[in-house]
Formats: sequence, structure tokens, C-alpha cells
Amino acid sequence: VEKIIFTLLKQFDFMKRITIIDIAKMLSVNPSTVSRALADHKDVSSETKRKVRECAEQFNYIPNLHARFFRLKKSTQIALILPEVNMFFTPSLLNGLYAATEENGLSVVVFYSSNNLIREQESIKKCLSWAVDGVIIICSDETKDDSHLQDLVKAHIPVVLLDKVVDSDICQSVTIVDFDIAFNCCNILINKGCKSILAMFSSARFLMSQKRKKGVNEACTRSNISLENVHIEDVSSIEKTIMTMDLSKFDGIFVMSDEILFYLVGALRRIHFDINKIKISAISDGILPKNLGFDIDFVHHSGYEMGHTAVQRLIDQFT
Amino acid sequence: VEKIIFTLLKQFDFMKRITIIDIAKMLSVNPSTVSRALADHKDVSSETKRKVRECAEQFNYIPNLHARFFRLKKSTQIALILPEVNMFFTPSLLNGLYAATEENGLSVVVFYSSNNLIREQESIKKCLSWAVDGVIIICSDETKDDSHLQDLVKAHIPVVLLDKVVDSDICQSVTIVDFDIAFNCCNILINKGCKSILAMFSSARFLMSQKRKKGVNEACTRSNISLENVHIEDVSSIEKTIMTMDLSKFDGIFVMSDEILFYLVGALRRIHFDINKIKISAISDGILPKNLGFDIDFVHHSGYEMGHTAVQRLIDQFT
DNA sequence: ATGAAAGCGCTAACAT
DNA sequence: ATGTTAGCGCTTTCAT
Repeated sequence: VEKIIFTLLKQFDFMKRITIIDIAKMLSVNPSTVSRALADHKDVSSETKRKVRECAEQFNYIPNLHARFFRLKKSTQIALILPEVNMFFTPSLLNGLYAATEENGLSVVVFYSSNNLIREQESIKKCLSWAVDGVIIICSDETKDDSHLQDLVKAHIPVVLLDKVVDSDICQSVTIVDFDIAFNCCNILINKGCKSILAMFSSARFLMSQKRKKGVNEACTRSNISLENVHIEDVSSIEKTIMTMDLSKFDGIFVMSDEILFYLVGALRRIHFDINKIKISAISDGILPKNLGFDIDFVHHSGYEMGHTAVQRLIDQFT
Repeated sequence: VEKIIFTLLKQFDFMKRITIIDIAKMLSVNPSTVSRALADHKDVSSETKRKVRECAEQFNYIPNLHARFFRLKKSTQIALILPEVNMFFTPSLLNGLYAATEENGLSVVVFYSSNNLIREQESIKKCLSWAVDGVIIICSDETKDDSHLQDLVKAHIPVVLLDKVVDSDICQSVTIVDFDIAFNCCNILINKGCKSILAMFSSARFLMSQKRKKGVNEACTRSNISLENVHIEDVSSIEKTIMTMDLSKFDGIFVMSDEILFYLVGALRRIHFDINKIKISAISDGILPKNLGFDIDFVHHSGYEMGHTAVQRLIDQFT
């Protein structure tokens, strides 16, 4: 009888997805034995393992992960909540993150918040439904606190805040120490002899901007350097912003990110400002400074590393 | 008795995840009724629906998607196979793609191939295990044909090739018509009076480079313009490449992508070449040309739109 | 309009 | 080393 089934299945293997039960029938063993064999469980004879694996291979057995996850109530899958993909920092961040998840056999489900708090909250609900093993979240620009993360913590799902973070007691963060890096970056200008610095930040609504601003302020205060701060609310209007200013009074510009740097340099070129007349120092992953054609100092801020670390931190919490 | 259960559950709602069965018990109805009510099935009384929804809300019912997917043998989830995330085209592509999936209530599982064919093949196996409803794949640089996609097609899982594609009869592609866009882009230079053109491409190993090269060749041949082709195998060595050339003999440069454009301009600046002396025309999404500080013509190549379209094409195949 | 019952594929106690 | 059994939570057919 098994022979017949075997032959029949062989004929239909192009349409039928083989299950563990099918394999069990064919080999006249119990499904649990097959399951154990495939999982390389120690107390299955190597002979049985061989037969099972051969058969699975033969009939192109594909495990049904939903059945497995359902049964196990876990999923080797993590969620990534992403506000948007910009060209400056996100790419290296994602490369680091995906590399780390692949290394650890984790799958990533992406939920896209469009930089919108409501959507971010919805994404968190989805994480619960999906029974993900962990969540990495890059907060939207609208996110001000971690209250919506409570549900995840309650459900014992580890959470790591990445890059754009909010202050939180209930979950870990992987981000740069904004104050320090800005402080150091600004000091590059100061050490090079700048006496009057223009510092450019993203919108003051972002925690990141505020913290970096404090670092810059501290650096300038300590060295008694004249400082003017500018917040760029919208990169497309950066040209207008700098045109209203008298740039000649500055001998150094601090720039808080690659994004601002990119648009700043574009704007300066369009108004034919001679960039060689001024020193620029930026917080950057290094690609832009090397390719914009000027001496631009930078403090290295590695997205790749951060993405990689975030996954590691998450895994550490799996216990 | 139900009252007691109700009260008990209420006390423990912070630790217990409520299921449909729990709700059914509490309301003394059948689980199937609850399931139907939550799905807004037509022949459930509105009174019952109200009660069920109220209770679900009350106890923070979270559906178990793995159970549902397991049962239904489908998942409202698609896979994205991604070679890597670069800063030039991928961000807008991903934004378009994620926006479209969110609009359509689909989740995205990302598999990362690290530009590696073996990993790409493994990812395809994973797609089968995951029982995804469809697959969007951006081919790795190593991918030369669609043979590994056969398994997906056999399993009736729709596949859309995106951006970096290979020729395929078995699945759809969403990509630019390389020949045409390169032809048009090169003609911009010709129409502006260029007589001697340098054309810069990515590695000749890529189908995309070959096709765009043909477009450029055709444009130049038709107008009887002198043409020299260069392939950039590695962007970091672009400076060396152009230093070995006599750029003064060209009056126009065609550039096949934002990535090449970015590094080309960086290199030209580093060797203090006066970019205003030459016309540049690129295939680009437009951000770079507007911010590099020179007149750079471009033919617009929208990643966002392509990402969005790819999802649409996939959904069209769900039927 | 609702209930009863079966089963998706898998794994882990618990037997033997 | 292998078999038996039960059940994860959900949906759907069929019955009432």
C-alpha cells in the first residue's frame, strides 16, 4: 500500500505540497518521528534521519511555517517599524539591520508608519497580532513618548528603539549620544581656530536636534566662541533661509546630519558662495564629505553599526 | 457561571491574551458566531455583533494571525527580496513600495540577499515556507536568469521583478525601458550641440548597463556623434579611471545613474576639473542634479512610482 | 441567526 | 528510538 501511495505522490508532486504526515505515511513511521528527524533531534536513529531527509528532498518538502509558528506561539520573526526611507542615513542603517537578522536566522516584517504617529500605533497592534518575537522601532517625527509601546512590553515582546528615539524607561535604545557627538564635532571647528560658528539643525521638534544643539552650545560656551543656531524646518527651503543671513560673519559651520549637509552645500553652490572660505564640520557617515568636493570634516556616525547593534540588543533580550 | 468567568478574566486581562473562544464563553455563544461577528458577516444580528465587538474591545482581543493564516492557507503578506539598500535609487523605490502595500493592507516580509545569488535562492525557498501571497524581487547583481523563480511559479505564487530585472517569460517585470531612456537622455546632449560624448555605465555584467549602452550607441550613431563608453566596475576607483583619460576631448558626458553621477562629480571636483566646461546628462530621480550645484540635465526615473506599480501588478495577479 | 464539528500542519508531553 | 495523543486558534461547511 505504501508503495502505491509513494508512486501516486511521485506523480503528483508538482501540484501537491508534501507535509510531514505524507512523509510519515510513505515511510510507515509516525509524524512525530519525521518532525524530530527533520529537526535533527538527538534521539532519532541516524538511519531514520537519513531516510526522512532523503524523502523530504525527493518530494521537495516545504515546511509550513504558519503551522509551526501557530503551534509554537513564536515566530523567529521580528518587526521593523519604519517611518520612511530617506537617502542619507536609513540605507546604511537597514543594511546593518538586515545583515544582522540574516546572520541570526531571523525574518523581518516591515511596517511603514509614513512618519505618522497614528500609523505607528496601528503598526504596534499589528506586531501583537503577528506574534513577532521582537520589535525594532524607528520613531516617527510625531512621536513624543513611549506610551504606545506599553502594550508590547506588557506582552513581553522585547522592543529596541533605534536612531530616532524618544526617552524611555521601558525599553532599550540604540542611538548615538547626541550631546557628545555634537560637542566633539563642533570642537573640530573650534580647534581649527573658528571664532564665529553657525550651527545648523533639523527641526527643533526633534529630540535629536535639541540634544545636539545642547552639545554645540556647550562646546562654544566652554571655548567662549560666538554661536548662532539655525533650525531647518524643510530642506527645500534651505536656500531661502541662508539667503536671509549674512554668512560672511561666520568662519565655521556645524551641520548636524548628512541630510542638512547635502542640501546646504547645494544651496551654497546655487547662491555662488565660495565654500572654501569657510570651515564645515558635520555629523556624517562619511560618504558625502568625501564626495562633495571640499574639505569637510566629520565625526563618523555609522548607520550600519547601529542597525547591527539594534538586532543584537533585541536578541539579547530573547533569553 | 459566565459572570464569574467574566469577572475572573477581567482581573487577569493584563496577562492573558483573549481568544475568540474566550469571548464566546463569556457571551454564551458559539465561537463561530464570534468569528463571524468580528468579520462583519452578514447573517449575524447587529445586536450580537455589538456585544461581541464590545467584549473584544473591553478585553483587548488581538487576533492570532498565524492561526488565521494557517487555517486559510494564505497570509495577506508579500515577500520583498532585496539585494542591498543603496542611497541612490532604493530609498524612493522602497517608499513607493511600502506606501502601496500599506494602502492595500498587505504586510511585507523582507529577505535580504546581500547581492548574492545563493542567498537569493534561499530567500525564494523561504517565501514558499512562509506561504506569502506574492513576491517582489530586486535581482542581485549575480542573477543572470529566472530559473530559480520556477518554484514560485509552480506554486502559483505571483512574482514581480522590480528595477534590477532579468529577462523572463514566466513573470512580470516593472522596470524602466533602458534602451529608450538612455536614448532620450543622450539626445539631450546631442540636441544641445555636443559632438563628442563620453558615456559612463555601471559594470557591463549588468543587463541594465548593456541595454542603456545600446540606447546611447543608437542615439550617437543616428546623429553621427563621436562616442566613447566607459564602464565603472567600482565607484571608489572612478577617480583613477577618469584621470587616465583626456577629458578635454569631450563636450558632453552621459551618465547612466544617480550613483555614477554622484561619484563622478565627486571625482571631477577632486581633480579640479571645471565641470562648467562640459555638459552632463543623467538618468536620475532628480534630487542629485538639483543639488550638485551645476546645470545637470536629466531624464526623470521615478523609483517611487516603480515601487508603487510593482505592488499594483502583484495585486492584479491575486484575482 | 446561530450551533456543532471538523481540521488546517505541526510539535511536545507522555507513553512504550 | 519510536508511537500515541492532544491541541494551538481559527474558519467554514453543514445542520438546525
